[in-house]
Amino acid sequence: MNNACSQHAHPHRLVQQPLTELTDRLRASSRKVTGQRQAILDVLRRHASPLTNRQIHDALGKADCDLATIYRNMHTLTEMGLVKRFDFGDGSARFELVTDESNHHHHHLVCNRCAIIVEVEDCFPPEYETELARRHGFASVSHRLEFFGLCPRCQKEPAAEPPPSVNAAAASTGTAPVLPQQQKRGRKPAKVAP
Amino acid sequence: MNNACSQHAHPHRLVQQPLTELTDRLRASSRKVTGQRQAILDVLRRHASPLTNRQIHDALGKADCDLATIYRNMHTLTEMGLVKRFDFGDGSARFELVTDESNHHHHHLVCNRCAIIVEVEDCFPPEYETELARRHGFASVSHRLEFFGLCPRCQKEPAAEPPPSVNAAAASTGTAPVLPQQQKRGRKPAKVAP
DNA sequence: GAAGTCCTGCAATCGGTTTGCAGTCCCGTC
DNA sequence: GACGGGACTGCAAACCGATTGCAGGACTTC
Repeated sequence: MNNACSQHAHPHRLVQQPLTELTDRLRASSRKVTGQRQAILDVLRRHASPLTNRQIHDALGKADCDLATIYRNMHTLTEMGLVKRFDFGDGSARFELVTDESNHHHHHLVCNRCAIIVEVEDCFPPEYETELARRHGFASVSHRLEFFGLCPRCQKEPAAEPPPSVNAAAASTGTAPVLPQQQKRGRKPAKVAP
Repeated sequence: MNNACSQHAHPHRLVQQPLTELTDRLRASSRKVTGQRQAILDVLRRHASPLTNRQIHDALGKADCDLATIYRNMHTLTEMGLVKRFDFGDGSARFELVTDESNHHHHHLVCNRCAIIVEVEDCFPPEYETELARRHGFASVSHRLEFFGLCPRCQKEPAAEPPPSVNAAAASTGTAPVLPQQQKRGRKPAKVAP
């Protein structure tokens, strides 16, 4: 989904937080500043929209860092609050660097075809959530909200072969669209008789 | 996650659509009304809040229907519009029967600990989505919105050992909470030396 | 520079989901 | 009521994202 998307101009604002500040925050938590961690943070710093673990892995050049290490680090960084986790319902978690500018509450508008991601500032008023919590007796209420649609570029293109997509399809919580599934899974071609 | 939740009174309204109507809709689409399909629809009809494939499988008594068949059927039923798919971000899809009453736009409020699910009627005004689409040039914009929090019962219980949970945690899209992960995965206990 | 701790790479493994294949069942037709 | 074709099912093998035990390696602190 990254390739199709990389053609577009990036609507997300660029995140340019000094790497040293990030590593300082690591050290302050008695975490070690390893090469892999710096590389991961650097990738996130250069990409303003959320990336999957695999995308980070690819961006690193595959040889530089084991996928398991990325998974572990994203977990750690999320816990530390350096990174924010998002879920577009396609089965892969996505991560975005938390910076001074990006630390505010925001959501995403995702193209169902090319998976381009636009950051969305607006949200319903917080009183609504408070009222919801009160009405049902719930505490610590938060929400997940993402928008899905067809971006301007994809609207112009023929609806033929569907390009790699974020496949918000699989998600379809609330009123999300239900689109075809991603890559093939399951068994290999055939079973050879003895 | 189901057991912990089953103790609670069910806040979802009961869905009591005649099974014949559902099977008629199947036949109308030149689909066959198999025993398995009827059983699945019956389970969904008796449970008003969204169920995972595994929960449906368990509710059927395991012997009655293969898990793969349930997956296939949920796909078919979703495509046919008999069933609606939801995603609470814990890695399992959930399905709810689409009935005359439940066909309206709605969302869910999910307890992060016991996974009880409360149906939420309200949503932001549709003009907001239209305006969002216009502003970014997107078409066919829809959204996924789910709320997470701590239900009244769980607020009273000691915060000790976390019971089986929907783990909305793993989700944390937008501003959702980031909680501990679910069951253990990965390698088995140990590797025996030769 | 040494020691302790944290981290990484590797590979196994898990849960959720999909699918090829062959046998079975449903349903329209005669 | 029997028949036949197509839809469906069960089984088992994968696939995918994600997690983790283990042993060796890299950071930090002293």
